[in-house]
Amino acid sequence: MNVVTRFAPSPTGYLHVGGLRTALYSYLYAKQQNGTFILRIEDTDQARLVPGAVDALIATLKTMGLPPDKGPYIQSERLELYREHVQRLLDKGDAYYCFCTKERLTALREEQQAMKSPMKYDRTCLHLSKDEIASKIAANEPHVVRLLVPEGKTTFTDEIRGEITIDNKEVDDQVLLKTDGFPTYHLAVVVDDNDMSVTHIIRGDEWISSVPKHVILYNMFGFTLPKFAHLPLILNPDKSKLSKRQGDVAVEDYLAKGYLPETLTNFVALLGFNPTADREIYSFDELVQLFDLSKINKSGAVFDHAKLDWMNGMYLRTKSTPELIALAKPFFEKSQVSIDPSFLERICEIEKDRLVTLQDLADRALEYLQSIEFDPAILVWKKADATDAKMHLVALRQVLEKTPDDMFTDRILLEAAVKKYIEEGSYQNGNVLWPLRAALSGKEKSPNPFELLWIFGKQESLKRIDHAVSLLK
RNA sequence: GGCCCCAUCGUCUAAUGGUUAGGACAUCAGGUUUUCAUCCUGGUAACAGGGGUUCAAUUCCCCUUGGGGUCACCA
Repeated sequence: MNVVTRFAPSPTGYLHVGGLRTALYSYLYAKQQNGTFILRIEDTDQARLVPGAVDALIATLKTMGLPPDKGPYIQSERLELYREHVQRLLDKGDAYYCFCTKERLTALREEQQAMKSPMKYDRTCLHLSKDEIASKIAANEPHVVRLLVPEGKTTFTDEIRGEITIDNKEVDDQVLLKTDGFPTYHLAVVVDDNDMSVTHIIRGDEWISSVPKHVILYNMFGFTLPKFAHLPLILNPDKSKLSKRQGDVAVEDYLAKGYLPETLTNFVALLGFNPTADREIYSFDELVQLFDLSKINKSGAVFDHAKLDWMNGMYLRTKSTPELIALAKPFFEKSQVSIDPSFLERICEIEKDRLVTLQDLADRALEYLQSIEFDPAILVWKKADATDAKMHLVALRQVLEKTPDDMFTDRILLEAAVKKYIEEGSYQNGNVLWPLRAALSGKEKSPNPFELLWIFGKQESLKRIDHAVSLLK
């Protein structure tokens, strides 16, 4: 059997991280089985069309490394197919016309709610005669087509959860074809998955309660039932379904903040399972190889930003300086400041271990470009005083002044020069290094002074030392 | 509320009918160090509760509790 999986989002304009994981698992499974991964756009809700959404989605899938093998299939372009299928149901008596107005349905629902009875359609229109139906249709009365749910129970097997049985009494006579002639999700998903020979439906847990409707339809049409795998939900820290209210949910948002695509796929892949006992970092190829539907957890997983940050830092550190600069380019373009390439290279080299996101790199670089203002108190080491700090800065200025320019291209030589000064004077490291570092960075916390000298070069370094000396008066 | 699903450190997870219940993030303490970051070492921290089954249950079964999902002419 040739495996076919699909990702079937509605075009909302962005890719939800839950959607990312669904797409990823579907993709991984298809690739592992030498199967096909399909993209299908479920745009049957005319009220919620978002212009440009499909292109944006495809672009994001591509940057995430999940390009579909086939598609996109667009449901709104396949209306005839759904209508034909509805007609088949109508002819067999498995579906029926319903002319009830929204007002009546709302009233019915309110009544049922008040009575605390289950909220279901009351089948009023099921009892219409053929003539009544014909005349209403002839009169152009708005109508929908509903599924006639048979009595009994529906049992299906979920690849992750095992066997699930639901009494058909719980299943509403679902609308299949809407007033506007568009299908609902439930009809379209069944018709399309069958039409596209989908073998494995991998999707979020929130769909599990509507599987009976789908199974009923598969049986009515005589279609072969695919395998279902309902993924546990991705959760907010408070354990509710991951939502926009509690932070970013769009993959595009994370990319825009400077998280790497490989971080995101790796991280999200591990929300629900882990192929081994003692590892967190997996390449994409490893994920393809190690993915296992049967190992997926049943319970929801909280999206932990702290761990995401850690993982992105790990991935960032595996990048070479040129790679990092190329990746961060869009973030520099946002700030519209031009930076000398070799200056940027040095910053990158030094800041690499301190980054959480690519945005951080752009932010740091900008800071290095800015002239600094700071409280002179930070120039003084905790075990020394201002006089001492000033003395060393003045002396270091002289040392550095005499240092040949080309020595500033070598961190080791720079360090040797400063260390020599310390040694010759028998000073404490802190007495010398602290003021120098603070003078160069203007901060209490920063990279070490040798790295800073290297980043800034001779001219800017001397300038910053002069400035610090002037502050100490 | 009806129905469905779920339950291992704070979080993501591993494993098992008999283990000191493992790893990672976070956190704490130390080391390296002028500070930060990196790096290294170590620590705190979990089988929701109650019944069974069994020589033995975290593991199998049941109940309770807790959490979540779903109940649209949205997907």
